[in-house]
Parts: sequence; C-alpha cells; structure tokens
Amino acid sequence: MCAPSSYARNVEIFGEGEPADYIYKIVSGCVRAFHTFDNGRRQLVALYLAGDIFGLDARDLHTISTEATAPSMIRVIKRKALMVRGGDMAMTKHLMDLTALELRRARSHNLLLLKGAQDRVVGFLREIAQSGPSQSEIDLPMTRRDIADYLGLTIETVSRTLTRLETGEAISLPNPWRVVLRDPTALN
Amino acid sequence: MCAPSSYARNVEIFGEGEPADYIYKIVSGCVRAFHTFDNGRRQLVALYLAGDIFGLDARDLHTISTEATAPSMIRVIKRKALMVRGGDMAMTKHLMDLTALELRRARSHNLLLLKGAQDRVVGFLREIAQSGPSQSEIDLPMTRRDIADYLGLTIETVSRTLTRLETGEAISLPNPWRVVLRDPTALN
DNA sequence: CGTCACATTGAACCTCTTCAAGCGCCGTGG
DNA sequence: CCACGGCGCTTGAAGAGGTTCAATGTGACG
Repeated sequence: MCAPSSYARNVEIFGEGEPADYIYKIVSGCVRAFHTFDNGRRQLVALYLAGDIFGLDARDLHTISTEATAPSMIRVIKRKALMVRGGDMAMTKHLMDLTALELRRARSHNLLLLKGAQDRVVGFLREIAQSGPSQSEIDLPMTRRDIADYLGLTIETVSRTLTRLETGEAISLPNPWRVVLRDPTALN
Repeated sequence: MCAPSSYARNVEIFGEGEPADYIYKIVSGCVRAFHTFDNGRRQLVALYLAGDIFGLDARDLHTISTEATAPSMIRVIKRKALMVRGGDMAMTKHLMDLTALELRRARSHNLLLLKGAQDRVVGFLREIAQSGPSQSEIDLPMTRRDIADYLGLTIETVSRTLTRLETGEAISLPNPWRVVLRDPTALN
C-alpha cells in the first residue's frame, strides 16, 4: 500500500482524540497503546509487536494514544483505501475479524490482570515469546515501566518477580532486555 | 427478525466452544459473559443489560459462555441473515462498529480492574446507572458473586465497600438489589 | 569522567483476601 | 401454619501480597 515509515523511541504515532483515518501494521519494533489519566499516570491497554495491526478500535476518533517503545518500522494504510465504494466484502470481513481478534486479546488481557504478580509476569513472557521468532530467547523492546503499566503492577514488583524467577532457575537475565527461558515447563 | 425468547435465571445462552451462528439482543433482563477456569473459578468479562447486543466476539466458535443472571427476554438473530450474499455494506459496517464498541468497553473495563476496590465498585455503579432508566435509582439484577467476579474482587469486599459507601452517605441500600444514589457527585 | 535514565534491592505500610460465623429471606415439607 | 434448610448477604479478625518510599547499582552518551 505504502512504504513503511520509521519511528524513533517514544515518538507518538497517533493521539487520543485524533481522527482515525489510518490503520497501522508493524514491520519491526514495538508500540504501546495507552490511556493517560488526569494525575499523569498511564495505563497500557496493549503492546503491539512485529506483524500486529492496530488502530482498529476507533469509529471515527481514536480513544487511545500510541507511541513506539523502540525504534520501529510501521506501514501506514489509509482506511478509505480499504473500505472502497461499492464495497470489497472480503476485505471488510477481514477487518471485522481483526477487530474481533483484538477484542479477544483485550479480554485475555483482562484475565491476566486478575491473577497474582508472578502469573501476570509469566503470562506476559509467554505472550511475548509467542510473537517472537524464538520460543526460548525473548528480547523485551520496552522498559520496565511499560511492562508494569501493561500488567497493572509497579516497576519494583516486575523487577522483583523477574529476579525471583531467575533465582528459581526458570529464566536467566543476561541483561535487562533479554530473557532466556531455561525450562519452558518451569513457567507453570 | 425473530420473536424474543425468554430465559430463566442461570440458564445458559451459549457455551464456550459452540459455533457462533447467532448474535443476541437483550430486550429485558441481564446476561453474564464469562470464562471458567480449571479450578472452577470464573471471571466475568462483561455484563450485558437491556438494549445491549452480544455474541460478536467470535470468528466461528464462541470463546466465552453466557448465562442469564435474571429472568430475561432476548432476541436471537441469525448471523447469516445479516451477512447476506452480495453484501449489505451498511449492515456489515454497523456490525463492525458494534464490535469496535465492544472492544472499547473491554478496554474501559481493563482500566477499572487496575483501581482500588472502592473505585471499581463506584465505576460499576456508574456503568449500571447509565444503562438504566433512572440516574439515581439503580437495581442490580445480579448477585454479589456476579459483581465480584466482574470486578475481580471477592463478594466480601464488594459487600463491605457498598456498606461503607452507605455509611458514608453516598448511597443507600433499601435492599441488596436496589441502590439509591444520594448524591451523584459523592461518587468521586 | 560525570550525568542521566533505567533497573534493582530493602523495609514499613496498607489494602484486599481468607477463613469463619451470623443474619434474613423464601420455598418446601411435615 | 410453623419449622426447617438452603441460599445469598453481611460482618469480623488474622494473614498474605503489593505498594510505597528510599537507597544503591549500572550502562549509555556527551
């Protein structure tokens, strides 16, 4: 459709309240989707990785903001180019499936938010592992704050939980942005 | 489309894994949508009231179960009747808007789950108040367990929070299924 | 080499959960 | 008609898990 654009770390892709004229597909990198509260706190509602499509939540105005959490390549696609007059039914149906998928993801995220801190972190790791190329070597293209805001925890709890998993021989942390799953079954 | 059917309390409307051939519109009553875990615990992902439409989350198989929390009248509509061959674009677009709305609701529910117990209960009351006819008199067509499972709390905490709101003069509880908002502004 | 952003670690506090008991309502059956 | 039993709600006290506040550690970049 359109050549991918590149976004630097912490650069906004779209903001809450802006018209939703485009949808986005991540070629590489990572994007956070979040709400900002009055008190300055923010809550991530989703973390998108390579291959993910986002921007489908809105009817006409975006209800969330999005930023790159790491240098990213993102394909920007005009909505109107897809919903052509006369209607390509197959494409419309595909868009609806994608929205329904997004809904299921949001709900599975809900389930995660009701568990204890350890289960949340483990669930997060599984999530990221699935999206990545390797099942055992994960890299985290986001900060602890992003993870914490995504899981509804504090950065301290996330950090503590990761080190506890490491001392429990389940994972190892060569550096803060790299996780190696020692024993895939140990994440239970 | 079809005359509304009636469902008694705790009767299943559709179950996880069943084919998603229909969508549903509530005429009156209340429906819980939930996951059940291995340990028997369940988590409500949504509570639907009169006027709400549900069953849109699935591509082909339902990922959640639904039951009436109270005697309900529900209109059942065949999916195929809407997605007619050749395609009524306006209707398809409408379905997509509804799915996107559902996504936004799921996300706003996410936000609720990250707050303290009092904020969750208050948020829940506002939610129900908006769907009801009166802004100040709410009736709760579901049990404390439903509310607790919806908010990710225990029934004890829900109960305690409600009585604390009552002693704090914000609401009054003539009986367990009726809430009167004394001071709408006091819910802040 | 110093600074800044991010991550880690520790200790006190607070909220919600857990376990347990008691209450009120309503339908069933003697 | 009244007694009983079940179900749902309320209330209390002890315990666990996360948050908060504070200090330290570490790598990247000018």
